[in-house]
Parts: sequence; structure tokens; C-alpha cells
Amino acid sequence: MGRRPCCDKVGLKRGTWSVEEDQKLMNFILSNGIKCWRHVPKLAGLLRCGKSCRLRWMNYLRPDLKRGAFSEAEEDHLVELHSRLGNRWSKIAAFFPGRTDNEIKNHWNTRIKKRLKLLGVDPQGHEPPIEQAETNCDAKESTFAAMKEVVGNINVDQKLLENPVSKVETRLDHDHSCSGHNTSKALREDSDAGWSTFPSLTDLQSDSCLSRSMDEYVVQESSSESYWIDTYVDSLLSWDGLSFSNLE
DNA sequence: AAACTCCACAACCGCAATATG
DNA sequence: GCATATTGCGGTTGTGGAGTT
Repeated sequence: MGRRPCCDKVGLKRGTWSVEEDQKLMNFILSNGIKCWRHVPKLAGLLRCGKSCRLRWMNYLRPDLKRGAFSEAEEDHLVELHSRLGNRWSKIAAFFPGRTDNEIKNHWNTRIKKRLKLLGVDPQGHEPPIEQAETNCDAKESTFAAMKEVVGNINVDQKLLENPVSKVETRLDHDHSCSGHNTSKALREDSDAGWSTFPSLTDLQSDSCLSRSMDEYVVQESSSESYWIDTYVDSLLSWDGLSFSNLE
């Protein structure tokens, strides 16, 4: 038994949207709002399936969309977020008001991924070149120790071990054991945990960021605190202290 | 100028998650 | 609790324009 199609595709138009179709969809949604995507094409007089209408609206017609090239700061931020969130484009897109997950995914796949490969960095695991990883590891150990001291007596490893229900993965053990630089799994289970105040890679390069109160970035839960320390250290050491754009 | 290649972006597909009855 | 409908997501493919031969 095959899967039921999302809609009856017989007689439906596919492919690139025409200006007329865009106008119909735009007018309909602006005057009626979105209640049920399945009914939208019929009510708007379109020979498209609801799914197609939704996609067109979300990725192209929405009035709040910010179009145009990505700035260097946005690219830095994207690399930073991808290192933590992996290919969770919708989560990443949430950090870029006006950008769509599709747009971000395309940008990553067509540009950033290539450039990272050229630099010898694994775009999935964000592994730096081997020699760089080794250098980073030593620096990371000492920076991590310093960060711990600044933040206070947070017994990070112990807390994570004592808290098996913590949503944050116990990255500290393996991430600080010179085994690599994989940050992509870090937020698999905790991607929404209030990272809007986390500094971007660009921010991290500025003194103003480093001089901010530590409390500003430390979030409620103890596990989050430990997570913050780790990602902060990661960020400080990422790319050997250079921004993505500088590496070009 | 035509043919070809490359690239960026738009759109589609299938699956998973969530909502609804 | 289950079945079905709907929505959302991520991977992949298709398309059209720009650049090159």
C-alpha cells in the first residue's frame, strides 16, 4: 500500500510560479489570512497544491522577508550556529529574522560549505585541519580553565554527570580531550534554550563583548552554564581566532 | 552566435511531528 | 488510544541565468 499523496496532483500546475499566481496568493492571504493551507489554492483560484502555496508564501512572498546577500556578520553567525545546531535549518533561521530556512540552507550548501572545504574544514563536523586542531586543543584547555575560574566554582563535569536528565549533552568530556572539535551535536536536544544573547563570532572578536558581564550570557540552569562555558571557549578558539570572512 | 558548463536559487518530495475528531 | 489530516522540516532535484569555450 503506497503512501497517500499530500494532495490530488491531477491537473495541478507545478514548477516556477508566475506573477499572476503570486499576486493571487498574496492577495488572498493578505485579505483572508492563513487558516488551512489545503483550502488556500481553491479559495485563491490557484491550480496548486496547498503545500506548494505554503512554500511559496514562506520562502518568497512573505512581506517580512529580508532579501539580498548575506553580510559577513551573518555568515559568521551562520557558521557559528551551524557548528552548534547542525543541519537544523529552521532552528538556525530563527536567529535570522527575515531569512528563511530554505535560503539559509541554500546559502550554506552553495557557498559556505564549499569555502569551508577549501579551507580544509569539515563542514559537517566543523573539524579544523589536523595541525590546527592540535594547536587549538592546548589553547582550549588553558582557556577553558581560565573561563571556569572567571565564572566561579562550577563543577561542570560533575554536574553533568550528576544530572542524567539534563538536556545538554555531556560534551565537556570528549570535547576537551583533544579528540577533535565537533560542536555540531551540542544543541541537538536544547536548541531553543535562549541563545539570543549569545555573542556571534564577530562579537567575540571585539573587546566590548569580552568586557561584558559574564552574568549576561550565563543562563538559568546549571547545565546551561556549563554549556555556555564550553561553547564560549569553542567560539573563542574557533577558526584559530579568525572570523570566517577573514579566512577567505 | 551557438553550445556548453557552472552556479544559485526555487521548488518538490518524502518523512516526521503535531493536531483533530 | 487510534486513525486520519495537516503542517513543518530537511534532503534533493530542477530551472534559468551568467560565464566560458
